[in-house]
Amino acid sequence: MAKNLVIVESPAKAKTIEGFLGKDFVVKSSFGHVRDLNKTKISVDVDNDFTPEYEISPDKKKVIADLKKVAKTADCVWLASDEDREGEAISWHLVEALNLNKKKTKRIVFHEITKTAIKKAIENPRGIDENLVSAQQARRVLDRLVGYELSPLLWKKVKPSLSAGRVQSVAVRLIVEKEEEIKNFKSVSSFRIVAEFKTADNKKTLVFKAEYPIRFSEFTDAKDFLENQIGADFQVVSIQKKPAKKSPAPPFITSTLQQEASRKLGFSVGNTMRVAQQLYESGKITYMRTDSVNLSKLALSMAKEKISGLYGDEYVKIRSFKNKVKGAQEAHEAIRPTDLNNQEINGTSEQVRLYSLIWKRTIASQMSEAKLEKTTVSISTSGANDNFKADGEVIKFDGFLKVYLEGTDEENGEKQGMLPEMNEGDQLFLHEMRARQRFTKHSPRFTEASLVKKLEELGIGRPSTYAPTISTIQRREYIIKESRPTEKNDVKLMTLKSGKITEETLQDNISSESTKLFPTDIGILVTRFLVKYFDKIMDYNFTASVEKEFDEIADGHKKWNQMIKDFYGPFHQKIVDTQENAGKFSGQRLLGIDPESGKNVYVKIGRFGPIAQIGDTESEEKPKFAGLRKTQSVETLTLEEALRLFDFPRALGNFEEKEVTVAIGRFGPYVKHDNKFVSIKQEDNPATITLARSIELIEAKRKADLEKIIRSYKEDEDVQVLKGRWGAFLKIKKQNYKLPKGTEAETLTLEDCYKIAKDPKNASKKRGGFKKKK
DNA sequence: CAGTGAGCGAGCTTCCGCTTGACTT
Repeated sequence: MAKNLVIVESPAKAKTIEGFLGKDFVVKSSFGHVRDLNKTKISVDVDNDFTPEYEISPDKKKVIADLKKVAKTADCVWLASDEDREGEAISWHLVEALNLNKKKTKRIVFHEITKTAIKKAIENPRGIDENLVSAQQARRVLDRLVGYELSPLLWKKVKPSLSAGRVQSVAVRLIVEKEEEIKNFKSVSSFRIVAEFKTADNKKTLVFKAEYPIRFSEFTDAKDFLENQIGADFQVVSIQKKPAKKSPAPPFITSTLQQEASRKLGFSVGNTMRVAQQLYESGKITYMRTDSVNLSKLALSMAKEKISGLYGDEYVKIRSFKNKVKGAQEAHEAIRPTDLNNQEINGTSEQVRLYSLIWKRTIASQMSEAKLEKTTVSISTSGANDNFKADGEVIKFDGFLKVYLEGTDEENGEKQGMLPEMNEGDQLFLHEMRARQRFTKHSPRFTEASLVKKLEELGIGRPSTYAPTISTIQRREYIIKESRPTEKNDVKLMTLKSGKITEETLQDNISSESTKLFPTDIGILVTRFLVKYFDKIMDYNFTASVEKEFDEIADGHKKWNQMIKDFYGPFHQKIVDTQENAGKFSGQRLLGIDPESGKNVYVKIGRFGPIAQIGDTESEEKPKFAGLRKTQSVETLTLEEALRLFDFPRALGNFEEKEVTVAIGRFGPYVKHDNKFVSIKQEDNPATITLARSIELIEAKRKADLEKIIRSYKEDEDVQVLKGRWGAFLKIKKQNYKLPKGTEAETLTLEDCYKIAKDPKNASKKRGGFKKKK
């Protein structure tokens, strides 16, 4: 049996380290946290110093059992979890969960996975930092109290199953407020004058652009200006040249990797992390959840060698970057290739592309800055008082630009190009001049990656939680990721060419159609509720201020349960007050009067989502309800739209002595007959569809269904073997079953079917977010 | 896109942060 047991957080790390330490050491992984508060209850004793009640996490029972076995026989257990708040807590929980003898337990930390770093760590063990553990405990307890007291309040006051928390609720707030900002944005237009000049009056010379410094808000002013330019003289007044520098961006951390993979590869945040995990597990990159931009000495010397080998010594510039991230804990290195000699790797196309991005960014970060020359040329016109300006940029030395340039989130950046050789006093020739209307644009909506960037700036969330947080708020349907068509403006354009002005109207088409984050009705409502009653927690600085207190606890200047007590007192009081005094928060809006019944028409969020309502809830006669369409919103629904929702279901008449109705469901408009549903085709309008057309659809559907049947049985008509998208499957009543491998669908007997249905392994899972309640 | 098409009431829902698999579809 091994004399020494080393425990790290990640199994991939364990494997690497074991190679460094020799046969007296066995290295195991805890797979992250091993104990936590019980999920089913609050698990914090608020009347007793907020004592947390921990248990071994259900999915870690096996891990703990395994570690216990090895620890028992080891002379010494080395706790090597990460050197940050959570890592320290993991070590402490391991002591508790494994019942470790303190005399035989040592705490070690290292920032680089190299043999020397680890040997050095082993030579310098320490004890567990109790203060740091307390700080983590405060963090954990605070998050539990906030999450588990706010969420049930939402169930009561807004809608069941909702959730709230220190991180997710603020993330949703960002999206909600961005949308409000956009709604209130007033676009103004102005005319921008751009001229294209040539240095000589012949076709070969380079055409370059220059802009007039004044923009005209009125069309007529712009037109006057252009008219004055007909036949004007243009002359170079001055040429200014200025050297400039550009420096490379720091190596990747989790958030910047997510942003660049989104901008350059179109990856979602979740996808980036999944692929990065694969690269990490196969040993190709360092750990992908990090907030440190630091590179190890080993990496730096590898980079130096690689850069001078590929591009020459003048391209090398070794740098160390400073961390800008608020509350960074820097337990790891930056994200980089483990071996910079591997410029490319084999793997899936996603892996290849993400790796290449990481390689380039790492290499570029250690390369010299680019040297540029910026040129500004002033051009006078005899047709106006101000001078046109042309900006050019020439790269004198490319430096890191040879490899990598960081992307931006701006939607239309204009590239500056080359300018031809010119001298002061030169006459210029007008090729063309345009006055183009421009509309100011609202700031862009968040993408997943730009939301992460914002959260990081606010110090909210951690590298390991960015991706999960974003998927949580989408799963809860607080926000939705989609591309919506942007409204287009008609843009006026005047062109002066060859002494003549022409006018035209174009469609403004610069808006990007990429997927963005939008708030849902529920997201908006929950945010309003929380901002109204819990402004402190919804404050963008809340996390930053509690982080400060966590730091004080870590420094030993504050007791963790005192901090929690100070927070919890007023917080809990607010929960109780709101519980008792606040009414139901439905976002109800009165839209007007139903002309048919004279009753009030409302729109609000009901127990099952957004609904329209005719009649008052308090009145004797029950109100009528109708759910909103997917594309409609509580915020914007009009009276007419609400009334139209009550047009369905509409009876069309009878077919085969049974009623045919048309309605609109979750999957769009449908015709219902004899308990069977038939989707209406795109070209059919549910408001005007006729009985005859409906019968056509019903019969077409019957025919299609018949063709799907592989086998059916007279003895039990509920049982069918059907042809599906992924091959044959079995259907009994409403439940589907998959057929075991190798089953001959064509020859199945009824008994075979029953047997298949009995095996729970074959039951198909219900998909979709909708749960049936009966 | 295999099929699906809630609705007055039983019980359940929920946080953040650390780490991977186990399910297939």
